[in-house]
Amino acid sequence: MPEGHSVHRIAKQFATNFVGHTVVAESPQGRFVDGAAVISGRELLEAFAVGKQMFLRFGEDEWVRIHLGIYGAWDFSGDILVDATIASANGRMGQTNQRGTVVSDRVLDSAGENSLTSIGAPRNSRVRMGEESQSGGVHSAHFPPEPVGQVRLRLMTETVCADLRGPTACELLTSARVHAVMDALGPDPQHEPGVAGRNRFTDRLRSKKTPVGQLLMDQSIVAGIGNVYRAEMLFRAGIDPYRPGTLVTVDEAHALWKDWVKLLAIGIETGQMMTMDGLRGKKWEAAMAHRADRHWVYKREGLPCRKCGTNIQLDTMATRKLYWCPSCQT
DNA sequence: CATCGATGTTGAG
DNA sequence: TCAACCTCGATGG
Repeated sequence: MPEGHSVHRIAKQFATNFVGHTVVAESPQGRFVDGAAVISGRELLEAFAVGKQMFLRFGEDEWVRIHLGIYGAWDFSGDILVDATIASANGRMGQTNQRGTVVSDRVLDSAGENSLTSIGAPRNSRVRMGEESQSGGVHSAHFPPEPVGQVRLRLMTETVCADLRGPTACELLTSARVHAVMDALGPDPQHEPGVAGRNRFTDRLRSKKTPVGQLLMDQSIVAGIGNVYRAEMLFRAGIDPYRPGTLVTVDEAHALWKDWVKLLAIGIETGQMMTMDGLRGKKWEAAMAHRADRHWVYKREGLPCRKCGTNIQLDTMATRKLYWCPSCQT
């Protein structure tokens, strides 16, 4: 479901609401009972994301690694404090919602009208409400709420509850194994800022004959890019997705990295994969409100290219859908 | 209301 | 190469 920006946003929510607090952990579903028992009652010391993975540190050797996969999600409920850096997009920073309001990361990443300020504003259609709140309004009867569905992991402080469902990975790891996982990942600009990440990306990308369209999706080349950002970045760069990595120039690789730095930052701040960031005024508003207006090529197969009018092409590349413009991308 | 497909990865064959 | 994971918004009847 998420690309890197979503996971960074979730990690920030944990940093704001859980780090420094004693956390009660449970596995209502039963598939993470042992892991939950180890961390329950301990203080969360650190929360951060690398690419699409989130790491929660409860001790020197007690970490939880979470990967949401294609349909995993976190639901937050209770007195959620919105991280200032991800609430800044519309100027209502640090707003606290009402106890009992349930907010999903799917909601946090959805259409424009559902940005982070929608927390505590249940009239926004996609704020997911707990069953108890169907009586209407933001005050719900119970905290924490009854777990809904298959909740793999529930983390709670005195005031905030986070439910994890449908993850690809949720496991307890030693420090050594955490570092092994992180070492296998390519650079993430948010985790490894500066030219070190750029150079590591450039070296890895240009060392492989694999089509660059596949390489951008390869988490060992660069961490956090998924199918949407892949397609959009290659269009923005004017690069044919089928071109071998070895034939991408150093300048092109540097430009791709620079673009990823920019798009990731926008994604983290706004919660949306806005890849037409040059827009101003009404066009920006329209793009923020409607996904169809937000991308150059993604999910636009058969439609005229926004730059040249050529029909956007849809192929399958390594099992994933690849959208691109055969005229603009060479 | 049933069905489909998805911003992803792993592991079996 | 492809099924499994096992959720939920979008879509169509």
